[in-house]
Amino acid sequence: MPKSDVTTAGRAPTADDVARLAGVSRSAVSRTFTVGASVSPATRKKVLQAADAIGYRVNFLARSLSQQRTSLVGLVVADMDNSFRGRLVDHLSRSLVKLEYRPFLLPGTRGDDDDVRHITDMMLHYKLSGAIVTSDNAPAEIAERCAAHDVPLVLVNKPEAGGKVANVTLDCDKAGRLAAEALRRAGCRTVAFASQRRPSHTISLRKRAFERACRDLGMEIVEDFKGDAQDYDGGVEAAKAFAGGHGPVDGIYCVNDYLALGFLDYLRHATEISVPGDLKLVACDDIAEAAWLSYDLTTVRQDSAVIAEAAIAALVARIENPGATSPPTFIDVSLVERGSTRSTFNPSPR
Amino acid sequence: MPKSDVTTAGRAPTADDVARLAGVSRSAVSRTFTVGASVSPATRKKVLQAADAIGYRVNFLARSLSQQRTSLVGLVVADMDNSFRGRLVDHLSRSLVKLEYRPFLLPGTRGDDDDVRHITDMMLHYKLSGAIVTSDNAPAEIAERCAAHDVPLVLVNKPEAGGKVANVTLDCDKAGRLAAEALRRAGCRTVAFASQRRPSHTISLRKRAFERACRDLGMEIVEDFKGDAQDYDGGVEAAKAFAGGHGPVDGIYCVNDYLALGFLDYLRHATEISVPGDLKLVACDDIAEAAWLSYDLTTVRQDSAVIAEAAIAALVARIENPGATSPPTFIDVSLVERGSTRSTFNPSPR
DNA sequence: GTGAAAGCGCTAACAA
DNA sequence: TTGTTAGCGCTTTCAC
Repeated sequence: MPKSDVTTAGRAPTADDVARLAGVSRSAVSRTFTVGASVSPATRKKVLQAADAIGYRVNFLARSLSQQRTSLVGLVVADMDNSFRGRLVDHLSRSLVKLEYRPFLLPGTRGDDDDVRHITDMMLHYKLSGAIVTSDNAPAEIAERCAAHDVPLVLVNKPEAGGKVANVTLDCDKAGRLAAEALRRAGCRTVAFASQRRPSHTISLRKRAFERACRDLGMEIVEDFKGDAQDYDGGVEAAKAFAGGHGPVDGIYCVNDYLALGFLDYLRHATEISVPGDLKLVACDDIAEAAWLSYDLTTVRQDSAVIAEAAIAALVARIENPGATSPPTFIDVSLVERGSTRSTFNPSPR
Repeated sequence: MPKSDVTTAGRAPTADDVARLAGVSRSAVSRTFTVGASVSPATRKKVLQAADAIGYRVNFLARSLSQQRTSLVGLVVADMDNSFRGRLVDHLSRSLVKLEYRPFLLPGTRGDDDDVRHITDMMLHYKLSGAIVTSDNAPAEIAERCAAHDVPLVLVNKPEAGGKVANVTLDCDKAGRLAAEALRRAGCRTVAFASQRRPSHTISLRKRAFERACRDLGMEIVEDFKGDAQDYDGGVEAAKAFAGGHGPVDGIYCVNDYLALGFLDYLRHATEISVPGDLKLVACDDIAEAAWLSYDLTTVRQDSAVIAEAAIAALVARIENPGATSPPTFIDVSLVERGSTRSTFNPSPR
């Protein structure tokens, strides 16, 4: 028996097909699939049955064109193999979907001008509703161009750009204070900082907050050991510099976990310096690896789920109220105390 | 001085605005921005100038609607904090962009039926050109539904689905052989396998290949130690089972690096069993952590850049030639020999 | 509540 | 090479 006299051979079924099969008008079909539109239960039922029969799905591209707005949200992201960023993108994309937004990936590649141009061009070509920048080392020009074209933008952990775009960053001050307090509690008197060589606004904020807290607690802060980048290899490099010669440092704050893990590994495998025996160490982020048995790293935790929620809230606010200038959102942090700041009786067990 | 008599107050400039400003027809504008269309240099120049003056960008949504095809490619992905997957998504998205495709994120959440339905619905709603599934534990129904709706699909490292969709998987046989050979070279005679409890086609393929290679090399394979999932915690669990009691095993093949790292850590921190002293260990993937000083893990490397290229090649082939049934692509693997299979004179140094 | 008709921004077939 | 015209699939006034 023929299922219907409406055939959609080849092409995907359209609202027209549904309308014909259901014996109603195109508008009735449209209204059935529009939340809050007024359709009689009878019409609605006919439409839904017909739609189901031929497998109709609203064409969101056409809808966007007609409504003059998309639900596409750009995710500007680089270094996705960084597990912290991976988790953040995971949360962002899932939360966006929950709000009926669609995550549109805008991979940052080299970070140069062409790249920025390409990313912002895509935002305009696809009429994105907004975008979220997830890497602190993304070029600042993105913010300017988005502001110039009225594309709502949120920067995560990249607080330098002015009030033209929204900002979501962790509470640097509290992070620095928690780190300093943890070191102080572990008995430290003379502490240091470890980060990357390339200057970054984020890093200097974190450092300054730490320094302030150290002073308040009566600790002396002596040096900034640096690696090339703020990753594992950078940590190894920073540890080399540390081992190469330093004053009587007994505590260190690493700008992030990856760097801390490299730092820890170098000390353990290439020097006699013991953590926490000779040196207490605290980092920032709390990636999964920090809790691994070999590391057991004390760290200031920033919850990527919370960050994601805040970033999306800020973005939605900007989308719904384009004029408003939003104040920066600060994400609360907490200390996760583990072995690397443990007090110890024999200073160098190994 | 007035820049032009064409105003685009509020709304984004359209081809019509450009046409009016340049004094040509809409088609001329369209052709100027269409590769391979015929426009005279003079017209082209006028159009480009006008477009530049008002900041025109082609509306890709409208173009897609008109051309009846999008350049959107879905990336079905879960567990992005897994650094191997992160790197893969990174490569995929960048390579797609290079080919003028746009990565559209389809986050897999819970993996249930609703999820599958939602993901495949989005493919249809947005008329995606195709999609790539990057997680081996994605539900198989995705493949069926895509096949039913003629959405070109490529599965990465998930070889179970039949010929309806394209497959890109690492060369399991070679991986198993390389692992077995490495263990044999390191002096092993009695070996084991470590994986997760939940059955998976991928895992049984890897295991079977390993078993075959072991037999060929005259090694006995005795057991399969299992954790809950194939991640760090699963490795810890598997190592517990291993330490809890086993025959004279002197070599083990872990289904992936994360599991191996957990396995290694548990042995090191909770037992007297030394790697590589008492037990040689080889894994699969070669994530960044495998090279870290604390692990120095021998592993079978699968290059995510190569996988990404192959997946995209397979997808493009399917997009351009929808009828054809593509044979599975096997990705070559190589052994990265590090400390966990090192021969050692004193079997239990620590 | 319902249908007719106009329009979202673009491309493409056609005629000039 | 150019401009005219007719869609692409949908939403949304506007009468009824």
